[in-house]
Amino acid sequence: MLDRTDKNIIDELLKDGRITMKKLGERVYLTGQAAASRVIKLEEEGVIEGYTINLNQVKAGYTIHSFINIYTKSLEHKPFLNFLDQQEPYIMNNYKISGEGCYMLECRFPSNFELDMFLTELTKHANYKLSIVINRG
Amino acid sequence: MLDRTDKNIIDELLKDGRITMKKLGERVYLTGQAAASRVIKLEEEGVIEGYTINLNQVKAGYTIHSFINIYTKSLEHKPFLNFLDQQEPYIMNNYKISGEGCYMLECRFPSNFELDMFLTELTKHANYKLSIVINRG
DNA sequence: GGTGAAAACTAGTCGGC
DNA sequence: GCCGACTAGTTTTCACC
Repeated sequence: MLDRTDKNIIDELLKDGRITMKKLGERVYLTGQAAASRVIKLEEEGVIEGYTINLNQVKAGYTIHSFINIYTKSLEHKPFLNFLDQQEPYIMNNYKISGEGCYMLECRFPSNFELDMFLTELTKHANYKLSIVINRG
Repeated sequence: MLDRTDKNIIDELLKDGRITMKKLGERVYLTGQAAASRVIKLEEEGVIEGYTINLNQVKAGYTIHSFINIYTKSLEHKPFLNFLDQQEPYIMNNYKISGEGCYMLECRFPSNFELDMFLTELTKHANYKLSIVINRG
């Protein structure tokens, strides 16, 4: 299991995923090597799934950031999931959920045009509820 | 504005936020120094807001990953937002939205107990629709 | 806005504890 | 599971184009 130090490492990496192992070590009172070997362990265990950036979608040219609750029409989900695979750059995350629908998408679109195209295709597979992000809360 | 190379850099960093500037340069046909200076520019412009890890919430001890659509009861949102500030580690993201409610929370909880506590308090400020993540879609 | 070369720093590997 | 020391590799800075 994860001890206190592992949790501190995770918190530091959440705040700065590009921190050097040396500095990370200082923050959690270890040497760089010890910190690095714990990070490798966390990666191998799958606790850390990868490293990425926090992107400002609007400044990156994706004007529309939205969440879409999906209510699939058919019991066969594969055509829907295949459709999503084709929409690669627009789909930031897709979660299978229990609650409001069966899937929840986090999407980004350069403009209403691409959103419209996407929704038109989506309607063939599922009903949906669309929530457009205005700002951080 | 962002040119083709900037967009490639962003895509590479989204896939691997810890890639070395040297490798990043190779991927986008630049030297490490040129890649690094473009990255610094993107950071300064606010396109890249920061670096972080993709955390497996369940393996990190947060069993419950959920999205909550918020329908505030009062026109005065500050008490609600103050309440959220107190719930720090549980709130991963909060977006002001147009669509299903006025806010959309992404939350994580160690167990149903903490979720229950949270919802009990939340009810004082807002109605909600809860969607619990089962898996990636 | 880009390069090449040198200096400063970091990561990875090792034996030892 | 962690440390100190070594080596290889990377980042940073600079003059130059």
